[in-house]
Amino acid sequence: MPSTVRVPQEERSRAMRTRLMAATIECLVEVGFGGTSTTLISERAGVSRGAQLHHFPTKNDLVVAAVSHLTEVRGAELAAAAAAVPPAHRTRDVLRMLGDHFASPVFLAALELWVAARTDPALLAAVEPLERKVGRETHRMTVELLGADESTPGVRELVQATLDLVRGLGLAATISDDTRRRNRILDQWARTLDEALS
Amino acid sequence: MPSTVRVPQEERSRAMRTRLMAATIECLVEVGFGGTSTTLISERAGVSRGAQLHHFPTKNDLVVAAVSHLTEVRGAELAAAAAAVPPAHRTRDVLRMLGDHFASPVFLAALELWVAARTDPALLAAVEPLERKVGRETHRMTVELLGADESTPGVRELVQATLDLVRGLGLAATISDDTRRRNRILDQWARTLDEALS
DNA sequence: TCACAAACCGACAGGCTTGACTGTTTGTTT
DNA sequence: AAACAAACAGTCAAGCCTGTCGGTTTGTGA
Repeated sequence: MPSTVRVPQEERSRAMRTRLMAATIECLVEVGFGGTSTTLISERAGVSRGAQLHHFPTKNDLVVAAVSHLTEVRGAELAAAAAAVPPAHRTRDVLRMLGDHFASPVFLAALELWVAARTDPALLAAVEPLERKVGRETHRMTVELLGADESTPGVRELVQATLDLVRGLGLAATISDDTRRRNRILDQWARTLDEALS
Repeated sequence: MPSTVRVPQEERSRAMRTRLMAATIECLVEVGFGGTSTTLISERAGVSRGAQLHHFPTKNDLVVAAVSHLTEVRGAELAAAAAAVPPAHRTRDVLRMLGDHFASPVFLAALELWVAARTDPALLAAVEPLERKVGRETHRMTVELLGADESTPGVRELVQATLDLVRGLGLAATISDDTRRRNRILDQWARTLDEALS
């Protein structure tokens, strides 16, 4: 009487790994990199410590895997947000969308990893190339949404500046979340950007 | 034969505290908040563990003191850098000065505290008001250096955007220090800002 | 069906960190 | 000079974190 449901090993394994990576990111958001211990992760994921160590022998293995998982999530969320922007690609809407993304939980998790990576070579090696990739994609997406012409001198730099601006706003939002202030700044920058791009 | 130099208690105490706070900031820069242990700080400061615990009973006491110490250092460095900017207050020079500050060691230390404070209420309580104060001063200084007229609508927001931009650039510099990229972006921003402010 | 391998489990040891505690030196006050 | 208080020194215990290890269960291939 095999009333027990048979689940293939591969699928079980994949589900387990995903749960652990997701829990890792949740921990990063809620207790920061410093507070993210392996025991906390396993508790949060509902995974025994043994199973955890089976899939990710060291903490570094887990964190590195979480980095790449987070990269995928960030990419997906950005693409989804971009698709939700009205097709008339109004500058203001695009900037607000970017501003929202750079104040979201996924950004917070990325920020924790970013700062931790500065003084952790192994982590840096995992973070740097992926961050570069996300950066490029975000840039390309922004250019497209704004309908900017990168062959015009200075336009490329203005788009880069826009992305660094929202990064800075996101950082500021971590200690004092002032949404109104952020939107005022972004709206003004939208006006200035529109003038500069035309 | 009192050949030994007599040093007042108060001065000794002050020197000790300063050395500990300075060492704390150095540790933040070099090994990050996570790697900054009390033992490491006392070793680096050349202070015995007993003396350390005498002046700062808990780690939190020490870190909070270091926050306020760092705030003073940041203010002083900014003021000095501002004074070094040519009096013709050219926008480009001002922006480069800001960009340099937001890529300096003191910024890195502040960044570590900033991110740590997000998930540490006690630390946040110490960081938030001081950061607010530094932010206001920096804003005021920038307005003055740029010769901007804040009574004109939008100007205040553009100055804020400029400061958030350099913050974002500083954050980006922590994992991939690309000075040329930063300067290109800042130079373009200077041109755009000049147009918008006139 | 049987043997094997992968997945899973919980206990344990080693290392590190923090702060409490006792004792010693040095400056101050009367 | 003597008594007192502050500064300074080093040791110790408790707690947490990481990764190792032997043992168990579950799926897979012969």
